[in-house]
Amino acid sequence: MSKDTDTTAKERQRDADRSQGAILSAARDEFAEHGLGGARMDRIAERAGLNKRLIYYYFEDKETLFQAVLEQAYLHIREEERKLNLLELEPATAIRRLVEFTWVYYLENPQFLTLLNSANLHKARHLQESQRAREMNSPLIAMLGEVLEHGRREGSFRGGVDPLQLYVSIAGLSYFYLSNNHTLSAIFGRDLMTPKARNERLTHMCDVILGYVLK
Amino acid sequence: MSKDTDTTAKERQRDADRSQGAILSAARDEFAEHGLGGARMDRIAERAGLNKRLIYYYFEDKETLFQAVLEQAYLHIREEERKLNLLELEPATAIRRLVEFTWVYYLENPQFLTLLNSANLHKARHLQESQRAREMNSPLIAMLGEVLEHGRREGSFRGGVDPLQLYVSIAGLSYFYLSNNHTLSAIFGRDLMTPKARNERLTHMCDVILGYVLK
Amino acid sequence: MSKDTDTTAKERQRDADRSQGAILSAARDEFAEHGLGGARMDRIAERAGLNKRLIYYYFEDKETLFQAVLEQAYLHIREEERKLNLLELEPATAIRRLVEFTWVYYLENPQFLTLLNSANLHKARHLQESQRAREMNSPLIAMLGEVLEHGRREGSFRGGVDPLQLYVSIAGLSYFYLSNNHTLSAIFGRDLMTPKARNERLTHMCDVILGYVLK
Amino acid sequence: MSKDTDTTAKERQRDADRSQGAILSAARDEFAEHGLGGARMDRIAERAGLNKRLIYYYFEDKETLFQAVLEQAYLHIREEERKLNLLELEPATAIRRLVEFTWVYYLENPQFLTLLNSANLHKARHLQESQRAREMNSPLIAMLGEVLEHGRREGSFRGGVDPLQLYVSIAGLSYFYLSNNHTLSAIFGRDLMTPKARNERLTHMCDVILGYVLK
DNA sequence: GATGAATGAGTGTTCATTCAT
DNA sequence: GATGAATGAACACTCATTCAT
Repeated sequence: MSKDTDTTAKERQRDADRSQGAILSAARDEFAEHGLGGARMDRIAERAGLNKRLIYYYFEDKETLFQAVLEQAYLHIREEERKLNLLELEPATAIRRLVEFTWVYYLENPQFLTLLNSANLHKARHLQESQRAREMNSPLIAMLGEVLEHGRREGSFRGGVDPLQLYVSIAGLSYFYLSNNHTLSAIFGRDLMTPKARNERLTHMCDVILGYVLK
Repeated sequence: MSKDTDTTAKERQRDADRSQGAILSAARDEFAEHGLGGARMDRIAERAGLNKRLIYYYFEDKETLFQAVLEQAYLHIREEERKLNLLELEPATAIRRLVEFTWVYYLENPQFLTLLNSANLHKARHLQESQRAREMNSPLIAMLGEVLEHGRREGSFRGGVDPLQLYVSIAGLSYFYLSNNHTLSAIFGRDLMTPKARNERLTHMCDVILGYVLK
Repeated sequence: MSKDTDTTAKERQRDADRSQGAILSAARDEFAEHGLGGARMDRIAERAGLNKRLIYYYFEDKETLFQAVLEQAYLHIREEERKLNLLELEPATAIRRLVEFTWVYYLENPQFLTLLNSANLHKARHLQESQRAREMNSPLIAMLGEVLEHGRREGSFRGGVDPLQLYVSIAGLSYFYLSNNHTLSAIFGRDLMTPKARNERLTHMCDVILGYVLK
Repeated sequence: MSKDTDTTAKERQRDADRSQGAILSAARDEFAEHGLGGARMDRIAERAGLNKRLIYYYFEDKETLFQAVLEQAYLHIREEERKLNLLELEPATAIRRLVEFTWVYYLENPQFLTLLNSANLHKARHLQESQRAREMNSPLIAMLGEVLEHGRREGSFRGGVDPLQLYVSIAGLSYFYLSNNHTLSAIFGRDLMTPKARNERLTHMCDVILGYVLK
C-alpha cells in the first residue's frame, strides 16, 4: 500500500503542479489580452482546459490570481536579467547588451508589457501586497551601478549617472515604442514592426543611451 | 418671435453641449481610472451628475464613448503641441522645450497615460475606427524634422536623426517613468514623485536627449 | 386678423389630422410587425416621420394607441363588409362572394391578421375597453342570417345554420392559411403563396362552405 | 466507489433534466401569455422556481429558449397525432375523429395557439432555424391522404381532395374560434365558451368537414 | 484533485414617458 | 402644433463565485 499510494501522491502532486501551471499561463494570456477588468474567469478556465472551479481551488479569487500572474512575470524577467552577467563585459558592451536584452525581452514577451500596464492601472496594488515581488527587488540596479562605475573609472563613461534613471530610460525607450505601437501606427500611418523598422529602432536606442553614458 | 426662440434654441444647444461635455469628462476620468473593461457606465453618469440614459442619447454605447474620449484626448494634446512654436526657437532650446512640455503634459494630465494604455490594450482599434483621430496626424513630427534640420545646418546637431524615432524616445522617457511610477516605487522602494526626484528626472531626460542630438 | 387666423386654424387642424393619421398608420404597421410587446414607440415616431413626443400629445400612451389602431382596423373592415350588399345577390352567390371577400381582404391587409392576434393575446382587453369597437358590432351577422334564410326559403340551402358559426368558419378557413402560412411553409416545405396555390385555396374554401350550406 | 458515484451522477443528471424541464414549462406558459416580446426572463425564472442565470446556462438566450419551447410544443402535438391511428378507422369516422382531436387538443392546450401566433408573428424564423422542427414534418398529411383515398375507393368520399388543404381547414375551423374567442365575444356579446356553445361548435365543424368530403 | 449545477449582484442597454420651451 | 433634452424603471444578459458530490 505504501509504495503504491506514494506513487499516486507524487503523481497527484505532478498533476496539481501541471494544473496550476496551466491556469497561470492561461490567466497570464487572458489578463494580458483583456486587462484585469476585461479578463473572464470562464475564458481562463477554457484556455487552461480545466474546470473553472479549480481556479478557485488553487487561487483564492480573480485578484489573487492576477497577483500570482504578476509575481510569475517579474520572477521570469528577473531571472533572465540575472543571466546577463553584465559585470563580465566591457562597460560599453554591457550597456549595449542591456539595451538589446530589454528590447528583445519585450518583443518576445509582449504580455509582459500589458501586464505591467494593468498593474499600474491599479496603482501597483497587487505588487505592494506581494511580499515576493518586493523581495525580488532587482539586483540589476546594483549591477548597472557597478558597470557605470567601471566605465567612469576606466575613463570612458561620464560620471554622476543614476543607475535607476538610466534603467528607467533604457526600459522606456523600448517600452513606449512597443506598447504604443498600435496607436503610433494608426496615427502616423507607418508600420513600426517590420524587421527593418525594428532594426532601426534598436540602433537608435543604442545611439541614444551610449551617446549619453559615453564621455 | 425670432429673437426669443433663437435665444432659447441657443440655450438648449448650450445645455446639450454642456451635458455632452460633462459626460466626456466623467468618462475620461472613469476610463483612465479603471480601463475600458473596468469602467462602469453607472459611475460615469454619477460623475457627470446626469442620468445614465443620457449617455446613450448622445453616445451609442460604451465603445463609442471610449472612442470619443480618446479623440478628445488626442485633440487636446495636439492643440497644446501646436502652441509650442518650436520653429521660432533656437534648435537646442526647441528640443529642450519639447522634452519639458512632454514631461509636464504627462504630469498634469495623468489620465492621458492610462487612456493611451487602454487604447493600446485594445490594439488601437478605437483609433483606427476614428477618422478624426487619424486626421489629427500630428504636425509635430514635421515640425521636429525642421528643427533637426535647422540644427544640422547650423552645425550644432548631428545628422541622420529620424524625427519619429526621436519623438518616440522623448515621449518614452517621460511615459515609462510616470506610467510605471507605482510599480517602480513598489519594487525599488523609492518615491519617484517628490519634487526633487521629478527635477532629477527632467534633468536626466534633457541630458539624454540633448546628448544624443548635439554633435 | 379674423380671416387670417381662421385660415391658419383650419390649416392647423388639417396638419393635426394628417399627423394623427400618420401616427396611426405607422403604429398599425409597427404593431402588426412586432406585436404590442415588441412594438417600439421610437420606431413608430420614426415611421411616422414625427417627433415621439407628438404621439403622447395625441394618444395617451402605448396601450391607448394600440386601442386606437384596433378600432381603426375594425372600422375599416366593417366598412368594406358593408359595401358587399350581400342581400342584393342570389344566396349562393352571396356566400361565395363573402368567402372571396374575406380571403382577399386578409390577403391585402396582412396587418389585420397580426393585429387580431395581438388583440387576442391580450384577451381582447383593448376591445372591451373600447365602446366604439363594441358599437361597431358587425351588421354582417344579421346580413348573413338573412342570406341564409333566403336560401332556405328558396329551397337551395339547408336549414338550421347559425350565421355566427358560418361567419367564424369562413373567416377561419382564410385566416389559418394566411396567418400560419410561414409555419406551414416551414414544416411542409411547400410554398403556399404562389398564385396557383392561392387559387387552389380559394376554390377549396368555396367548395367547403358551399358544400355545407347547399342542400 | 463506482456504484455510488454512478448513482449520484445519474441523480445530478436527473436534477439537470428536471431544471431544464421546469424552465421549458415556465417559458412555454410565459411566452403563451405574453408573446415573445412581452415575455420576461425574470418571470420565467420565477415560474420555474429557479435562478434566472440558470436559464442562460441551459439555453443561450431568449430567442433560443423560444425556439426550444416551440420545438417541444410541436413535438407534443405530433406525438398525440401519431396516436390517433386514423387508418384503423372507417374513413368517415377517421375524419370526424381528427376534427374532434384538433378541437380538443386546442381546447386543452390553449398555449399552443398563442405560441403558434407568436411563431407566425416572427415569420416562423424560429422554426426555420430549427432542424428538429422541420424534421418532425407531420406524417399526418400522409395519413390523411390515405384516409381520403380509402373513402374514395370505398365510394363514400368525393375525389380530388388535397389532404393539406383539408388539414388546414380542419385546423382553421377550431383555431379561429378559439384563438379569437375573446375578440368575437367582445364584439358579438355572446359567450362562446359555455359547454353548450362548445358542443354546437364541434357539431358545426363536423357538419362542415364531413359535408365536404362525403359524396 | 476535479467537476457540473446553481446563484446574487451587477452590467450595458432599452423603454415608455415627461419636462421645458 | 411641435420638438430636443432628460429620466426612472426595467430589461436581457453576464460575472465572479459557491454548493454538492
